[in-house]
Amino acid sequence: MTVTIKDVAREANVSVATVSRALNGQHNVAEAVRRRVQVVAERLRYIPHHAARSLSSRRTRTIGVVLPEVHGEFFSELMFGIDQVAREHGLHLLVSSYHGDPREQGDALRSMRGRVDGLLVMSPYDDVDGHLADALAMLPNAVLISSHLSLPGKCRIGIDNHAGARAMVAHLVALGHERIAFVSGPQGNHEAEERLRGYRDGLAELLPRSAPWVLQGDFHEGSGERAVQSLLAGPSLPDAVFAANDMMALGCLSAFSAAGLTVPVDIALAGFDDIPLARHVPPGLTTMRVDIAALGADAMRRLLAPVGDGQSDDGLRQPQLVVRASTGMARVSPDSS
Amino acid sequence: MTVTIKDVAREANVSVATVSRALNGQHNVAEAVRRRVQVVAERLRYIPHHAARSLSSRRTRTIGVVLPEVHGEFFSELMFGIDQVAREHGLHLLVSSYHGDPREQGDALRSMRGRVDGLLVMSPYDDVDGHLADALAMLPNAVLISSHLSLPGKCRIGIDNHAGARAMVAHLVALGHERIAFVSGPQGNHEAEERLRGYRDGLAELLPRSAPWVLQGDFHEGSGERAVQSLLAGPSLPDAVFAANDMMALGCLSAFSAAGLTVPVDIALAGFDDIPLARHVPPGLTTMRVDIAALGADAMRRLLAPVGDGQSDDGLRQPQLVVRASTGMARVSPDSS
DNA sequence: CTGAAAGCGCTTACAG
DNA sequence: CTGAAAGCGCTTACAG
Repeated sequence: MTVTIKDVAREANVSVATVSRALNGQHNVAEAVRRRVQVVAERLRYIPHHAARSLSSRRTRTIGVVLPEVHGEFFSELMFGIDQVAREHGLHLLVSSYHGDPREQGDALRSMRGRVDGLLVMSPYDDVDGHLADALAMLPNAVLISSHLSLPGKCRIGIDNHAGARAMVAHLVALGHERIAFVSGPQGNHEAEERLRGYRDGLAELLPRSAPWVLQGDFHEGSGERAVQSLLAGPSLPDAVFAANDMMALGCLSAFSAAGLTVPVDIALAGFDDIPLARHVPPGLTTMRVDIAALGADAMRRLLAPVGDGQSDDGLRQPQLVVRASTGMARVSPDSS
Repeated sequence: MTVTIKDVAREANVSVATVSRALNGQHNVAEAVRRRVQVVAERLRYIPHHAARSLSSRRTRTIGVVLPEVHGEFFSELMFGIDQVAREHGLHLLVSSYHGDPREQGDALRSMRGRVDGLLVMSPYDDVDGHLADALAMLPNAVLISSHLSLPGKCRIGIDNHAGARAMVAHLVALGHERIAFVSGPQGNHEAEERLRGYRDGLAELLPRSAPWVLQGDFHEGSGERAVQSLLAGPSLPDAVFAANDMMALGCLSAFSAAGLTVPVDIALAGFDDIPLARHVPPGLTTMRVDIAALGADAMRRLLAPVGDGQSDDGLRQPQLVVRASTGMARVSPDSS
């Protein structure tokens, strides 16, 4: 039914070895023969069978991408950056998400065996039972994104969440806010915990008299809405709400709006990540820019870089403060002499 | 280096055939033997080599997904729906985007040969040179999403964009708007053209004295912003802006806000798709709900359904009007006797 | 219930 | 420059 390399060889009066060499651009083929083979292959609409090729060549030209989930703008941006570099190199992407479940993550990783030449793994969760380390040990080269773990021989790439959260607190304090509530990310998520730690440290340093005010969230929009609803049900509102990511900040915004509160007039709001919508949603969300697409692209380039090329440089990327209208203007105008 | 089925066979004192059968859950294996094999496989951390398996079994347990792009909430939602069904069936996803370029689309499809058991192809663009039809002819079963083409033996699934756009015009007219501008999607995109046609037809029918007012867009946020900027530069504003998708509507919203105009007080705004953010962005975007995730999930289920099971039922899904605050209240209150 | 063997469709030393 | 042959790691009739 489907045409194989044998059919091409027969039609072109050469051996299958020659067909393989001709089509793969090897140099030890007479140009006339190569042309003939190409013409025949074209006419027969021959497409090499991938599994056969990768079984014998031990290469798949595919990179596996294992993510906590595929939902939302953050992952969309990350995939975008990864995809860019992949297509520059003619590589395919095998995508798998594990829904925050460590066991599923292990399965996802294991099932990549023999399917990929390399792996990009985003794993912000604690590797409590060592599933991740185990699975990774027997897989080809991998780059870890936003991971807690440092695995021997594996390169890691991430962002400085602690410094970022601290910088945002500093920004809010500089605007004169004193009661700053924080909507956290999910527990056990290393990025979420670093952001929380940055918030606490920033507060302790800059507003030592102000106690931390933390509302539990989970990085999804809905938890931002619920956090605001619980604030509205309380005795008083904070001056500012700092959400541990933009998705939750959007949820907060929506809940404020539903309650008739205007950001930033009635309350200031800040997020983290700078997803594309942060700039598009009125009034414009102040946030810490991570450049998610660049993070994905860099991870991919790292994976493709020759081994030994400064592999496990663990340098964290510094997020940048992006001030938009949602944090408003200074409440207490500073001495501007 | 890596452990293969031979190693397991040797350690377990059985043939490779028996290992294969034991691990694949075939019934013709003594339970004691199966257990022994499983224990050895576990101890050796054996993982079957995918390429080898799929070469001999002619199955890959992988579904190829070919999309115009991977960027943005629409695709994120679509992938989410597809991923759900894929994991229910233990299938992997090989994702490829072609950036709206028909030639790249052909390449993407071709390179799926021998890698996938089935294909989900979203192809809203015209297949001018037949690349799509060609490539699809030699591939395993496929489901086309939102495609113009009806290919023999291929199932198609899509939404009724014409009816949806018409319904939105009807909604805007019912609210008393008379000058309704439309921000279109990219040319050559079948979905965009159907929505435009729905707008024109709705207008011709319901507001016969009102000429169409079309601004060219491309389905991205930026083109929504630019459309509004060009409106602001013109002599007068419409009563309402209907963007051919939500992303552009968000761009419009942002541009209105930047210009100091409030939606819906100063101008009404509507989109199409109902991406998750449509409900979360203040003031809440009126839109046509497509249920994108369900579209992806259904396409996947269709692909997995037994052949002949009503395969090329071309029934279009009807989008639902979702009224939120962005279209505001009726300008001219109707006779409410 | 189990094993020996053929075969899946390629690539790649090895000869020539 | 070209071909015959081995081999990649599995699965699956075919015998027994």
